[in-house]
Amino acid sequence: MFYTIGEMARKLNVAPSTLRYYDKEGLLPFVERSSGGIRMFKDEDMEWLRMLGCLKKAGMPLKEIKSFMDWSRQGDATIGRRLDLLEKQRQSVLEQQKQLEDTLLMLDYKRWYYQTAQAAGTCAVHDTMALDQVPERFRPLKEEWKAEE
Amino acid sequence: MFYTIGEMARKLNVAPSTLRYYDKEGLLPFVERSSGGIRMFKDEDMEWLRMLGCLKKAGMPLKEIKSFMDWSRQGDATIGRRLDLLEKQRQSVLEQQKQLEDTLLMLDYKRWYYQTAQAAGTCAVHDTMALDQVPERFRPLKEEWKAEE
DNA sequence: GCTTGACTTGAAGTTGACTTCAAGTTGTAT
DNA sequence: ATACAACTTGAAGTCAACTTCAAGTCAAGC
Repeated sequence: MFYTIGEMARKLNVAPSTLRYYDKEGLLPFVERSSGGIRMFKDEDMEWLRMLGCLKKAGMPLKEIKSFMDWSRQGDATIGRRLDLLEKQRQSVLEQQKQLEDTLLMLDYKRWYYQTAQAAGTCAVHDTMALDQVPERFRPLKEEWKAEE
Repeated sequence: MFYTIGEMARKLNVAPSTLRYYDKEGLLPFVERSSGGIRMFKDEDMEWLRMLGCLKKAGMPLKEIKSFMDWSRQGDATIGRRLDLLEKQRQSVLEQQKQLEDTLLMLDYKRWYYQTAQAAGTCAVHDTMALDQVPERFRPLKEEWKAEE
């Protein structure tokens, strides 16, 4: 079963021009062509594209993804390098998760801040608020901020 | 206590030019100037900058951060809009967390794939491998892929 | 055979987020 | 008073990741 670039793009929820761009950059060495030069995507190409999407969403630059693709074509001798890249990216994902945790706490604090301000009708309530009126989970946050100043 | 742009940049681990760029874009409406025109950052500016950094790392575009800054200057009437933006960003963070979870599972699967390939000396081991040889946690992943094809 | 929509390419344009540069100013230390 | 590092600005340059455009080709239906 074959798909044109338009069909594949619809499946993946990206623009066809994006897939052409990836192809030009050497990220899709696996796509075959019809005798007339039209790209023919196969079902098994999906796994590569899925991985590509995953790595991209995890913030890996296209250049590094290309390295991975290049190494894959070069065969078993490059397995070690591929593993290294995956390991590096795993580390990056763990760091991003930690970062998002921090951001979520900050957002929740700010949401609490504005919810109470909204209830009071003004942000000024926070000027006169004692620390023990701040929900416990947000207190470490404020302490941390003080330490950095 | 005041800080120059260079001192503040060092504290935040960014280039001074970045802070100037943010200022030009209207993201730092709170910075004061000396009589000679030099930016003077205050300790309390840190909280804004910290929030800015957090929102940026959570993928919020500078334009939206600017909206938030604009609304903050406009006073209590905009509390609702600020809450909406925070809520939206919270949602975005939750989605990103889910995305990173998926990516991590994929990375772990691929790492397992290449680790076993490395042990065998070739990727070909996976051609002859039965599904029950794949660690349990990765099986849903392979099933999911089949469904999408 | 012809139309039509989807494909092809290379080149140029866009966007977001900075960075670099040139020319000039500020402020601290001697 | 002068030197000098660090600041100021506007303008231009850079980079990644696309998108758009123009001119042409392919292939499925009538």
